[in-house]
Amino acid sequence: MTANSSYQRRSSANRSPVSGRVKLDELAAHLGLSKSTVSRAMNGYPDISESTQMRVKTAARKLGYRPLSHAQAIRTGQVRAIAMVLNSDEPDQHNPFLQDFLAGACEAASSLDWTMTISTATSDRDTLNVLRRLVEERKADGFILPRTAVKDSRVGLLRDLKVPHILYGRTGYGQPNNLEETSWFDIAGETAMRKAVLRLAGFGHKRIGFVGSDPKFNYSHLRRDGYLEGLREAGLSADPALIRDGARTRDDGAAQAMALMQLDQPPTAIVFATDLAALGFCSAAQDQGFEIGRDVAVIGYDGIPECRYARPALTTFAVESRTAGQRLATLLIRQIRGEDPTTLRELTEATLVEGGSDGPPQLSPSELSKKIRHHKDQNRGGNHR
Amino acid sequence: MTANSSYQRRSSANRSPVSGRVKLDELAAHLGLSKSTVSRAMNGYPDISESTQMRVKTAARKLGYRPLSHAQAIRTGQVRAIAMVLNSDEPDQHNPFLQDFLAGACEAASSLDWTMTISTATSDRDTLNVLRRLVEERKADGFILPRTAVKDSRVGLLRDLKVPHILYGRTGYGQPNNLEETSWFDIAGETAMRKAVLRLAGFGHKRIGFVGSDPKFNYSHLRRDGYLEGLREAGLSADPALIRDGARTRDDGAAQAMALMQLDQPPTAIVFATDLAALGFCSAAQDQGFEIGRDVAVIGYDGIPECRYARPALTTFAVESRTAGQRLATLLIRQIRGEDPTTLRELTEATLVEGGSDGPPQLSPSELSKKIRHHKDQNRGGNHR
DNA sequence: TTCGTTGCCGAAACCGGTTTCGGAACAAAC
DNA sequence: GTTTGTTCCGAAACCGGTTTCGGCAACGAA
Repeated sequence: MTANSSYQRRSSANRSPVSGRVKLDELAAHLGLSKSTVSRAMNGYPDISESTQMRVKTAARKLGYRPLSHAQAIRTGQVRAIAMVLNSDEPDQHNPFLQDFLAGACEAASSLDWTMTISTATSDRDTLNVLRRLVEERKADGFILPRTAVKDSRVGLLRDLKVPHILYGRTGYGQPNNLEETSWFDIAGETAMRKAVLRLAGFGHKRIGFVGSDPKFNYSHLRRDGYLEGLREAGLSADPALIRDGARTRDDGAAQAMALMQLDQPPTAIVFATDLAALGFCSAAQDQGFEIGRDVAVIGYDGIPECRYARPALTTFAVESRTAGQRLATLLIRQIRGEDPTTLRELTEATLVEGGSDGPPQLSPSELSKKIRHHKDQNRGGNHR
Repeated sequence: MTANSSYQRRSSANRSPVSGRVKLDELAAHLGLSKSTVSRAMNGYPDISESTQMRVKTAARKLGYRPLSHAQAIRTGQVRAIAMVLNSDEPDQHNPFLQDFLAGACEAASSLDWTMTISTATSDRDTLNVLRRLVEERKADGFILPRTAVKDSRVGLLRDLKVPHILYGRTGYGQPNNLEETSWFDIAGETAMRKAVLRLAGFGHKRIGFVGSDPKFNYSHLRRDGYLEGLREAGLSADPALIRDGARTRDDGAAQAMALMQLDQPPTAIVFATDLAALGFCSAAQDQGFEIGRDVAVIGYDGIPECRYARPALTTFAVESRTAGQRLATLLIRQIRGEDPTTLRELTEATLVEGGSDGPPQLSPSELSKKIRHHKDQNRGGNHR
C-alpha cells in the first residue's frame, strides 16, 4: 500500500526507447568485425593492427558512434566524471568566481569527453559525508577541492580512500610534509602581496598595514608572509601593530582596517588579503571622510568585478578563475589516468589591475593621525552610549 | 605508435579494486534470497510480499547497500541525473545567483538521491550542441533551462527529442500556445514592477521612467508590462518617452537612464528591470551631481548583493535563487518520474528590500530639468567632439 | 479429487560495453 | 617438414544491476 509507490511511478514513465544511437554491436556488424575487436580498437589496444584501428575509428566517427560512459563504467569502474563539493554556508566569498571557474573546468572536462558534477554541503562536516557518499556510489572518479584549509580533513579522507583529488590552493602551512603526496593548483598570492608592498613602497609609503583573512584558510598565511617579505625587500621594518587578521567579510575588513587607522601612527597604505575586506574598508573610510587613494592607499586581492565599479576603482591583483578551473580539471584527469600526483602541481600568478585606490602618500602618519582625530571630534557629538 | 597512447595510459591506472561496497549479490546471499527478488523488493514491485520487502529493505539499510546508478542505468536507461548548461559568454548577469541557485538544486537532487551535472557552452548555438551531446550520451535524464528567451530554441530541441526539461522563466511572450506543453518555474517580475510603480506613486511621483532589459529575454517584456500595469492602477498615463529598453549591462543602464534625465520633462523616479542597470545609473548619476533618492528615486530588481553595499543602498525586489534551484530540481525530477509537465508549474514573487535609493520627490520635473541643465553647463567646458 | 487461480519467488536473459583466453594464419628457425 | 613464435582477431565471460518468464505451493471452486 505504501511500499510500492515507487513502482507505480516507474510504470508510468515510458519514454521513447527508439533512440537513433549507434551501438557497439551495430558498428561491429557494419564493419564485419566482432564486438570485442571493435572495442579494443577504439581503446587503442596494441593487439589490434594499425590498419584495423584506423578503419574502426573512422567508421565510428562517420556513424557518430559514442560509447555510453555508464555502460563502460560498469566494467571499468570509471565513470569519466569529476566532481566538486561546494560548501553552501560560506559567506559570499568565492561567489563571483564560480561561474568563470565552472566554465573553465567544464570546458576542460568536455574537451576530454568527461563530465563535471557538483554537489553542495552545508558544513565542513557535511562535506566529508557528501564526499564519502559520492565515492561510495562511484559518482565521480576524482575531486576538485576548493578553498583549502591549513588543516584540511578532505585531503585525509580522500587519501585514505585512495581516490584521486586535486586542491585549489595549497595546504599544510607550517608542516610541508603534509603536502607531499597531493597535487594542487594555486595562484601565488604571496607574490602578489609582496609586489603590492613594493609598489606602495615605491610610491614612498613607509608605514604599510596589512589586513589578512581567516587563518583557517591556507592562503591567509601565505599572503601575510608575502606582505612581510615585501617589507623586507623594501627595507621597511615590520610593525606588529600594523598587522590584523581574520577579516572574512566586508564588515570585518572595515573594522580591522579602521582599527589600524586609530593608531597613533596610522598606516598611510593598507594591503588587504581580499577585495571584499578592502571594499568594506573603502566604504567605511569614505563615510568617515577619508579620501581613498590620497589619505590612505588601498590595494586588494582577487579581482572581483566590484573593484572596477567602486570609486575610486580598487587597485587589486586579479585571479583568472576560468584558467584555474581549466587547469584543475585537466590536471585531475591526468592524475586519474595514472600520472604521478606529485608531478601535477602548478603555481601561477595574479595580475595587477591598477585602480585609483593607491598612489603616493599625501600626508605623514602624524599628519594623518591629526586629521583622523579632528574628524572624530567633529563627527561625534556625544553619542557615547 | 600514436594510436595506442590511450592504452598505455590506461594500463598504469591500477587503483584499489578492494572496495568494501556491498553488492546486490551479497545482499541476496545474506538474506537467502535470489538476486532478482531482492532487486524487485528494493524497487517496490507488487509481486514481492509485503513482509519480504520489509525484510530486504531493512537489511539493505543495515548493510549500507546502495545500488550503483550507472549499473542501473544500463538496463533502465535512466542515470538519475539532471543537468544544466550554462552559457559562459553571457555578461556578468546571473553570476551572483549561481552559487545559491546550485545549492538549492543540488540539495533537492541529493535528497532524492539524484546527481546534478553541469556543462557550459560558449554561445546559444553551442548550447544546442552541448544539449544534443548530453542527450546522446545519456548523461542526464532531464534539463533545467536557465535564462529563457522569448523564442527559445532549446525548448524545441528537447521537445523533439522527447527529453524532460523545465524552464527557469517563462517563454513565448506574445504567443501563449508555445508554452502549452512545458513546465516552468518563475518569479513574477511583472508583479514586482507593478508594486515598484505603486510604491513610487504612493510617494507622490508623477513621472516614472522605466529602463528595461534585453528584449531577447522573456522576462524583459513581462517586467515592462508590469510597469505599465502599475501606471494604470496608479492612474498615471504612460509616456512612451519615459520607456527605454535593452539595458543588459551597467553601462547600458547608465546610458539609457541618463538619456531619460536629459528630457525636457525628466522622470523623478526610474524603475529598472535589473539591479545591474540601476547600479550603473546610480554611479553615473552621482558622478553628475545627482543625489540618488532625493533628486531621482531608483528601484531595481534581482536583489544582487551589491545593492546592500551601494550608497545609498538600492531599493530592490530580491529573488530567492536558492529556492528557485530547489523547486526547479524537484519539479524536473517529478516530471522525469512521469508526472504531466503541464501540471508542473510554479510562480512565486520577489520580496521588496527597502534601501535609501527611493523616496518622495523633492523637485518637480521642471525644477529637476533646470537643475540638470545647470549642472551640464557647469561641468562641460567645451568638450563637444 | 481435479482444475483453475492467485501469490510469491527463482532461473536466466538482458542492457552495452570491456577483458580474458585461445586459436588461426603466417613467417622464421631448426 | 616440423617446430616455434608472432600477429591479429573472435568467442565467451564478465561487470552489477533489471526484467521477463515460468514454476511451485496454497487455496477456492467445481
